[in-house]
Amino acid sequence: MMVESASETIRTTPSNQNGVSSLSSQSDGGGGREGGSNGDTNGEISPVDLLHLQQQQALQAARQFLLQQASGLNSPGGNEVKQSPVQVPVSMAMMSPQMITPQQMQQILSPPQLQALLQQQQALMLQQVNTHTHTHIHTKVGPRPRLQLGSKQLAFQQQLIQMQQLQQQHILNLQRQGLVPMQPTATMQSLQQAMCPSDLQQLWKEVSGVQSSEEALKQAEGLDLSTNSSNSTSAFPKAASAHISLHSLANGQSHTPKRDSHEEHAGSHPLYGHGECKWPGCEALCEDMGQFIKHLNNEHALDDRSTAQCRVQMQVVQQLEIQLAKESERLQAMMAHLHMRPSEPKPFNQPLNLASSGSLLKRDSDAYPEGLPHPPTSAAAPITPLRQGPSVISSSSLHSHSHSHTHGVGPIRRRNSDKYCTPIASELAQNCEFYKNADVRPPFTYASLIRHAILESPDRQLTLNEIYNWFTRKFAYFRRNTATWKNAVRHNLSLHKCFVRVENVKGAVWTVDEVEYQKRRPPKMTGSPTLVKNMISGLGFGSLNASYQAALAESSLSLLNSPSLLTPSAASLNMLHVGHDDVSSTVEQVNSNGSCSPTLSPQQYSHQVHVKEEPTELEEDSRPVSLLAGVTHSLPLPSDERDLEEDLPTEELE
DNA sequence: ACGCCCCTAAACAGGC
DNA sequence: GGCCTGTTTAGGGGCG
Repeated sequence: MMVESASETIRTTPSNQNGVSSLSSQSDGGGGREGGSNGDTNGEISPVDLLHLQQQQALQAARQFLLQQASGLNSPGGNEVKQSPVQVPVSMAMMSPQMITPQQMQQILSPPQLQALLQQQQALMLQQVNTHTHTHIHTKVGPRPRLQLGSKQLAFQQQLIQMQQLQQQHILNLQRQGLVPMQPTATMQSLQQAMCPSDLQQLWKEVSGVQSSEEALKQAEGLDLSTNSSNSTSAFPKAASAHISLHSLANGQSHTPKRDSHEEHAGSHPLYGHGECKWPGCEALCEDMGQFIKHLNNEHALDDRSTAQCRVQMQVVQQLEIQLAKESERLQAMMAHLHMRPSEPKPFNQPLNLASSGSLLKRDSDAYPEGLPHPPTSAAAPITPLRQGPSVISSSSLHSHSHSHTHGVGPIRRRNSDKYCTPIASELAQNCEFYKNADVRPPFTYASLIRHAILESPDRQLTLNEIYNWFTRKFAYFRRNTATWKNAVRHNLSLHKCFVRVENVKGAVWTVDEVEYQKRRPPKMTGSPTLVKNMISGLGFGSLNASYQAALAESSLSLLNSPSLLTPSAASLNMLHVGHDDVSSTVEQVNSNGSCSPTLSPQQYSHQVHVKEEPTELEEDSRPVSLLAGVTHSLPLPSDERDLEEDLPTEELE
């Protein structure tokens, strides 16, 4: 890609207003250049990268922190549990006030560790600005001999701060784009996201590994969450999802109990599995239950250490619950924002897909046959890139990444639209808001978008400028790189026979010759594999999504992985639509429904100039209605569309 | 390998 | 001359 891009870039010398934009917009121009992507979209690093970075850094920080503490525990001499409190200074400093108080820390040995970890990060987010903090921290909390780590910590803190700043920027960008409707909490959460249960697990493990003293080991490793029972699985599933079901959380129940009971039922001890002791930090091998019990009584008797470890575990659970609650809240907000029903978490299931995009694809396509309007929510699940075709919003900002694709990167994906033309209507209807706010490249070809714009207009005719306005109005994505996409629009208008230029009083207007449009290619849209593929690739998000998904999943959705979440219901709904992709029909519908275009009466307008297309349209209108109707109605955005034309001039355009 | 699509970039021309 | 609108050409990638 790089090579190509290079050449491309060279040749492209946008005289446009925004050289950058041009680059960014497409793969080719900007192609390889990150610059391009940054330029507009989000500027800087791709969300995915950011997330990864974040996570990694957070993890690192956490590790260091734990290690530090661990070492502290050990060094002091075996059992000095009390020390822990002291050791948390750094974290403390960074922690928000409400967090753990020094006294608490003293009481509880390990909990502080965990909290410190989590909070440290949170605090960082909030206080990134204060580079000084750490200094305070040291002095403030200080009794502990963390001098040894001093420099290291500082370094890592700075790193964290940097990373957080980046993250915040990113978040801001997302918010701007409407991707992250979430409020302020987002930031905080993001940090938390960085630390998913699995991470914690790892942390513990690592720490334990490092620690020389047995105690340390036990302590660290623990968190039953870390149970390695299923290492292969990705992080989330295991730790969090496995034991903590969202449901339980929702209900306020603590997951732990459940799990225990479950295991017991199995006939084994909750702390015993796979031949080893699952006590946090302890991996002692026990041939059988008897031996285990013995071990349990000997090694994990009621003493300070065990008590402390137990507290740590409690903290872990608490943290997870808190995080879960936050994530749930966020999910609700996201769904609400995307017009989904709050109660249905399903869409997100996909997140899991990260791993297997292929499966996703299938799923999506099946679930939502092409143009079906399905919730942009899916977007929520950036995960579902594939299906995305149209409906998914997914990676809004991501598109920036799209550059990775070849030239066309993200552009609207070609065929989808055509083949699925209809999909456009429904898709747009459904995700209107999404596209308006998210900087996501719509998965449709310029031709299909233009056509849609024209058909959507009251008179089914638009001037070039009106078309431009429609684009900018409807898609945040087209608020940049104006030179590029406008050129493309003009190019399409001229090139395709389906677009007819009509001289009007106003000047020239463009209309659609539906017959010609239909001629272009046989509409067979059902979601054939290839189509799906195209969509994906075409979206340009393909890659993006994948990564983005992954990132997202890792960061925030980790908890959602729980199987329970995966519900096919959404899919089923969409299924209904399958088959109807009818291209034009959708459009019509949309219009009639007013979901997108308030134009209630398409007929009203008189085709003054030309009257070619009518026939097809009628058909279209009539049939799909049933299916779409339901969907469309649900969509909330009827009004905006309306105003668009006149309301929005070119303001948005540069 | 070919042809078709789609996309982007650009050069040009005409009109205001 | 600058901008907008249209037209056309060129080249690249994806896909069947």
